[in-house]
Amino acid sequence: MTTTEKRPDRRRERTLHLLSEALLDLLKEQDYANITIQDITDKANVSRATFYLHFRDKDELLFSSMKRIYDELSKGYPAVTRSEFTLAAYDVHDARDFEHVAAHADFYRAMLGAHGSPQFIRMVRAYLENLMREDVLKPLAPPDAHLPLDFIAAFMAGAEIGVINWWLNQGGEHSPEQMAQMMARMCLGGLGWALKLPVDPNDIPT
Amino acid sequence: MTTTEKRPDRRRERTLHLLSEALLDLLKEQDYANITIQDITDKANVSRATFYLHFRDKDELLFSSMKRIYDELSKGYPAVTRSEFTLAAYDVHDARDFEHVAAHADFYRAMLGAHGSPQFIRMVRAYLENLMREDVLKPLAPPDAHLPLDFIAAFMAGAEIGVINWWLNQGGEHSPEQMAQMMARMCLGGLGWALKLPVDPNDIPT
Amino acid sequence: MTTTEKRPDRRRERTLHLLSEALLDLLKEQDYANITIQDITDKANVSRATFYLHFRDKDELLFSSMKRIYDELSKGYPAVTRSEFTLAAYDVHDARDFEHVAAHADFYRAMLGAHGSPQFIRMVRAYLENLMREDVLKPLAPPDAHLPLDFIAAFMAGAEIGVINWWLNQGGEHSPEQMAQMMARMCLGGLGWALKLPVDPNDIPT
Amino acid sequence: MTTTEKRPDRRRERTLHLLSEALLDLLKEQDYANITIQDITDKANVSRATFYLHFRDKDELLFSSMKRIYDELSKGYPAVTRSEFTLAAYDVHDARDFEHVAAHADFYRAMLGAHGSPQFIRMVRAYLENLMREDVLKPLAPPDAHLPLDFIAAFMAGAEIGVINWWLNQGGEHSPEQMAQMMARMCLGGLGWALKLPVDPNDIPT
DNA sequence: TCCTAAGCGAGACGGTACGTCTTGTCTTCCA
DNA sequence: TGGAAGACAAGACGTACCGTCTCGCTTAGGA
Repeated sequence: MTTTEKRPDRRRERTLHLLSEALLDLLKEQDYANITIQDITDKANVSRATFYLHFRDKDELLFSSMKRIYDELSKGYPAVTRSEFTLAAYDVHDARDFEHVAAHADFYRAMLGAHGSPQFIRMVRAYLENLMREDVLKPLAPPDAHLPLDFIAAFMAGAEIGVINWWLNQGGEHSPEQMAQMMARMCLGGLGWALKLPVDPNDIPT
Repeated sequence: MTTTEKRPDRRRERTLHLLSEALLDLLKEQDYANITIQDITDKANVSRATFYLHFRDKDELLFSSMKRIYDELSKGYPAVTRSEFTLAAYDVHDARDFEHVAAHADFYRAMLGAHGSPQFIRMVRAYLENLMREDVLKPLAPPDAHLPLDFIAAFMAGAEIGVINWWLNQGGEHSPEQMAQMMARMCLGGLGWALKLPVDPNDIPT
Repeated sequence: MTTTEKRPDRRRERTLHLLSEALLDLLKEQDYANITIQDITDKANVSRATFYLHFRDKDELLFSSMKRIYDELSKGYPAVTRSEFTLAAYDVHDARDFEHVAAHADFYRAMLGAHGSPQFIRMVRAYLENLMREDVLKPLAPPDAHLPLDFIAAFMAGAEIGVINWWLNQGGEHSPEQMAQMMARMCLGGLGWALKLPVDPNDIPT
Repeated sequence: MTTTEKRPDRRRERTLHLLSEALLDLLKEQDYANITIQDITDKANVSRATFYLHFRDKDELLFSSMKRIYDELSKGYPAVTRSEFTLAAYDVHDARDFEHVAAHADFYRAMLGAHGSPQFIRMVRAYLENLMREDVLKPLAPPDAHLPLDFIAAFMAGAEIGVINWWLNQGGEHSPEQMAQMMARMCLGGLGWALKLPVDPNDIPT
């Protein structure tokens, strides 16, 4: 077993990385829609032709750039069990998401805003729906849930995006943990009912 | 004193109307982002220069086109009172929204999709948030609500958009009424708690 | 009868003229093949897009630029008759061509040289062949000429181009008149024989 | 002292040959100007980098490819003497050129056509002029020729190119021998006069 | 037989020009 | 005066070649 399975071509990796960084950098300063490919390649010190060597368009670079972040983010979500369905558990899970958003606030503000990318919104939505469906709903749901799991996932993903949007365009008075808690409390009732979960009465806060 | 204070100039009105119609027509066929101003003026049998005589850009025409629709939609929402906060009432309100979406399914699919308009999404979001805040939350909320009304509005608006999105890209198995009911059931618990509403125990469906 | 048959659109004419001039100017400085469309539009103070509004490519501009010059040049060739076929007459005709070339020496040197345009050479060749065939050979030739008229035209056009080429890349020791005379003397014999013309014995110089 | 001064490296020779062949092959199908270096290396099954290892550009490959052909062609022209200046002798010489062109008709059509190479035309012209000057004019010309030898060479070379051009773009009704004869008859008079040659009266055909 | 320098394949890269597409502004003329 | 027609500047787009380069593999020919 040799270590030389593939040669990764350092130059290529370097270029991809430079482009990725350039895009993310630019997003801190301006809206996604207004960024030209020339802007990106200028910032990355790369020829425009080189860009097209690796990506079909801006979106493809964006998605490629996001992929690793998301892989890393979603990795490490421990599965939940029905018995664990408590506010406390929910809080922990969701706080991770909000922390991620907070860490890339400029980026998300640019992408979700009025000059952002509908493609990106779609992607985030799909990501969140999938996460919810696979990691939360499927493990928890009884066979005879009150609502279609896809519906619930869409509801939750939408709500989360809505809430993130609000959070980003607001002073930043709330911590990720607070946001997660607020989310959890808004969801708990509906989720519990839809999935026929035995909601701990103590869990309903006063 | 003559009656001719303004002359409305029929030609002008006619042109505006033609452009409006052309855009809405085109949206049934293709994504918003891919529609050019030339497309619109071609369809409207109008010179491109004329377009710029009336609108700064595509978005301005879009918003102008949407305005009347939304005015008509939002008009007629009767206010709600705390005592009325029941699933039944909720269902009725929301069903109107879903019916509206169903009536313009092509349009919404185009606008909210991967090649839609972020501006439009933002507008819809703002519209829904405002509706929720002004017509539902403010009348219902006690002074010491558990959560900020803006947060709740963002949550609800986001969830609704998420759900609409799912609904549009899915066979259409559910009627507007069903959608409204499903929404209501997902929201009821959280909303009741947040606003400290005396949720009728009979209202919690089994 | 009104004067307003068409409106020529002064702007358009002006732009075409600017582009034409720019190209001819640039040809004095550099080879045709090395001139980019950007070079032309820069020199003409015109947007590159405007260029493509009027011409498909560089060649089309070139030909359009040349057309008027050639129209003017070929106009005014009086027809020749068999009885007039003398060196003197030939000299006069051809001297006009050489004068034209001398007047645009830079241009022709650039176009016919190693970095010139094969398309252009072809055009000049076709022009000369046509001129020879229509204005000289057809009027003069008997029905039973010794050689195909097209062959003779090709021979003459080629010889003229060859001679011009030599002339342009040589000190310029010869006047247009001298060139025309030298050409005439090289051609007279063959032409006379091919067309069965009664060559005046006095016309054969010593 | 060994005989191994250089090692020829068969691989190198093979590559050069492949490239040469590829170019000539391609020229049978399309115009020179439209052939890219990638086309050539693809056809030769050679990497593009390898091309640049051996040639600066397309023209260099072309000229290198042509060289052997021309060496072989020009070799074997026996010198002519004044007494030999007859149509018969002329015919023989020139027929060789026309046969060569006929053997490579596709090639010459591509190179001399509207999308050919001006460089190549220049080369052919220079080749023909030189041939004429050195092998025909210098041996034959008296010290007091009526016209400059360079002029005559340019005239003859141009005429030949013109005639070849016509021949290539015409049905191919004439054999190389016929072409040579027609050329000879067009040239004989002028050449004889210019060089003060005693043209055999019997030689003037009827 | 080994070894070593070359030829070579693969392909990333910078660079330049291309021709196309929109956008928004403008001018001219017509109804 | 509103609109039609369309020229124009501006500038991004995606494509096509070019010539250079780096990295390894392979292979011929000298040791």
